[in-house]
Amino acid sequence: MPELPEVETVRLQLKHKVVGKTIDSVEVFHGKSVENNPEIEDKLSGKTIGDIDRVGKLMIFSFKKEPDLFLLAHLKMTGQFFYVDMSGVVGGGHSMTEADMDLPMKHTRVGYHFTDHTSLYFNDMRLFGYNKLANAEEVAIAKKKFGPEPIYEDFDADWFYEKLKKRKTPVKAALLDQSFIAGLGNIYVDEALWRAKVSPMRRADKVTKKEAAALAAASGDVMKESIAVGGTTFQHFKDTGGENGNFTDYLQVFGQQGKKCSRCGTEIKKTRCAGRGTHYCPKCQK
DNA sequence: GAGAGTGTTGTAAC
DNA sequence: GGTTACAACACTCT
Repeated sequence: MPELPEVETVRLQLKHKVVGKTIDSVEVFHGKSVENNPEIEDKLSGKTIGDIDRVGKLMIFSFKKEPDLFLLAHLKMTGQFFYVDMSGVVGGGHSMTEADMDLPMKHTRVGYHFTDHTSLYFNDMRLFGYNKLANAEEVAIAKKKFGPEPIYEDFDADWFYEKLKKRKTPVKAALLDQSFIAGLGNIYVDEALWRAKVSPMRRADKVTKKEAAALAAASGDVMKESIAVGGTTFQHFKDTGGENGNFTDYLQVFGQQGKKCSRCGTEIKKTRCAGRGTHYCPKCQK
């Protein structure tokens, strides 16, 4: 479910809620979510969360006075973090009723209980995501697998263009490759391509320098704008307080098949490209 | 009820 | 190395 803006939304919220808190106990409801590594309970009990970092869609928790201990959390398709205190789920100034949110629930996989009686729950219906322990070396290796992120000012559009020229796949497939550029998933790729007026099916090596610059800018913009409103909710995204993201209202092509392109009025089409459902305007994206 | 589709990514195979 | 197909899993929609 989540792409970079959703992961970033969760990271920022968690940073405010759990940094500085000490883990009292860890409850593993499903071994697969912690890579069948039961020692996570012993390793994390008594540790205080120092910071939460992120590379691409991977979250990295670090701990105070533990320079060689990290917790890597990947949400994959359906992972969610929910923060709870004794009076119920709290987030974004709203309090969820018990009927809305009763944790732990059916798809709760891991629970982190803090010494101040608050808890953080990891939910993951499809079990693709994980929470796993890592040392400093493993974190460094994991970080190396990600390309630069278009949301940063120093993203190099010229480098981006040169790299695209070496790829013969549809440009959409290249943009989804996290080792090339990190952060774009299926939703934002479609949105960025629409903004840059480039067809998802265009061969990457046929993208012009001007278009590459537009794509780089559009990729960064669409994700930054989404972060600003708390991410996109399609089916499975909720923030740490159980709230939906608001970017859904701004989607121009994703899930908009059958509707008219807001730019030229042509009907938005859905097809399959790079093995994924793909939405585009056949008229203004060339 | 059967079958297809779902926001991710690692792996195996060519 | 680049690319593609598929698997991991559980649920919803047709």
